[in-house]
Amino acid sequence: MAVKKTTKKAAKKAVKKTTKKAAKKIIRKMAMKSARTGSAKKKTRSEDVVVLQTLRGMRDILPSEQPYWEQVRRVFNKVAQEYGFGRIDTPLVEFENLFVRSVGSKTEVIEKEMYTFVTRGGDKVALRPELTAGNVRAFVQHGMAVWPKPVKLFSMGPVYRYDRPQEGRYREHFQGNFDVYGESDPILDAQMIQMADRILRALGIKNVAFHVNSIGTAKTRAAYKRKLTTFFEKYRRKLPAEFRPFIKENPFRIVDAKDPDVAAIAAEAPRAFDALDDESRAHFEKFLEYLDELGIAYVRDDTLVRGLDYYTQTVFEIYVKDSETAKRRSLGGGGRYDTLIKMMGGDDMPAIGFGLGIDRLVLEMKKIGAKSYQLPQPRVFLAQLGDLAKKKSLATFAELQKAGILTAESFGRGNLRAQLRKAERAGVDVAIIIGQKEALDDTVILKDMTSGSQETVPHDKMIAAVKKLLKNISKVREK
RNA sequence: GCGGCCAUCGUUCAAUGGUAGGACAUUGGGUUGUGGUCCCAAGAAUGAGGGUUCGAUUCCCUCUGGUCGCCCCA
Repeated sequence: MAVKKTTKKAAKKAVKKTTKKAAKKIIRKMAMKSARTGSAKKKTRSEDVVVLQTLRGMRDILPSEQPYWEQVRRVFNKVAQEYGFGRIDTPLVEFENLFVRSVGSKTEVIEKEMYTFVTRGGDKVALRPELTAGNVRAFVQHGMAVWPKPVKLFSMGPVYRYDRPQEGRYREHFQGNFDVYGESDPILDAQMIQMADRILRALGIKNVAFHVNSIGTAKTRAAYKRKLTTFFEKYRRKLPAEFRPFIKENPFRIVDAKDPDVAAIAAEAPRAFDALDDESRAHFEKFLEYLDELGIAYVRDDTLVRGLDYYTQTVFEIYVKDSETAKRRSLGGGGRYDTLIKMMGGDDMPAIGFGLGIDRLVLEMKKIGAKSYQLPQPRVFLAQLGDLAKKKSLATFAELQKAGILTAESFGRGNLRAQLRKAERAGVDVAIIIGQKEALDDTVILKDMTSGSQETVPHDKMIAAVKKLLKNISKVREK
């Protein structure tokens, strides 16, 4: 019976559906056409109603997650200080050109992922997709070339990339970035790794792998690029269509392709290391020696080229392996960019830097249950009852603060029961209660929340009494 | 940018082609000014828009968002 009904219904539906669907499709097409040809502005969600939702790939970082962020910020600041970095903040918005010229016009980041717009004044600008370009701009603009070398800059803030979000990948994410200008010695390269290692250790993140490679000087890189282009030209017809434009424009992207067919071809391609000149090779080997000396494990990764064009010589990427899925996720990376500053119109100035993705650090910390920075919790609750007491409560609260006693309260509530319930939930050790009587007598009640006992003390002895009581409770707890 | 999966109170988990239910959380209360446990009560959700249907949260489509894989990266 039921079967019969369903089939009948389904059949009926199917007929109706197809016709309706087809009709609808046509209507939609017409609507699209008119929208395209007509002068009417494209309708967007935000014009219709207030959409109470974050934009795709953007998110709120709520109080509960903040302790992790605070922990990361503290570690970054500490390490920056230890290694002599000065903080720099640059604007989120820069001329689009700055990024196109520094990062490279044929890179994924610039081609597909940049937030660009024209200002009211007609400037073509972009939200920064990374931090180094702005730092380099600032370096040149403020004549830092004449500052004592090396110039070490630390920056931290949001960057924007319009790609498709998933876990640990957002359109707005936060990076911490360290850049050093004016030193070409490979020991700096190793020091960058050391700093990254220090940060990750301080955050409790394990299963980290440092992948390192050298892509040579701009000159050898250009030569290597030509070699690769020549090589891949031979396989043009065997390569999937989407890779073909890269042959001329950016053959490095074919080298690190994960597509097995492409990887098979790429395996035969000229090696980056073989293409290096003597100087680059010496630099890289020295760098590795320093890493050995530091005792930091690394993986030499021939396929590592980095997605940004400005890199020269040393490049590295920091991966973390997920203990459950065995999937690896990039936490950050960096490398030398010895020619970028000159290329951007500044002095000939070697530089090196690296960045870490804070969102991913936090994600990792949460996954492994790393401890986060805990904000100090109040141990005292101030409760009030009656008009007069309520009036005195604000001043009393300020007194406690001034004495360094972190205090919770719930002044908006009138009834004592509710306030003490709140105090209990806040996990405080002491409640201070001021009622009508106490307010008149100028006294307060101190209640030991752990034992339930309480005493009345004169208001001017309150601070001392609270401190003593807290001390006693701590003592008892230790035993 | 491509493909797959998913979408129910603040959170989490149910259920159904016919009034969407619990738990946790929240708020109020359990007689005058005393917390924890407990009891009572209240508010609170089918992401949006269309379609099929007498009736859709359930079936279909589009959009939005999330998520996974690819791409790329942090």
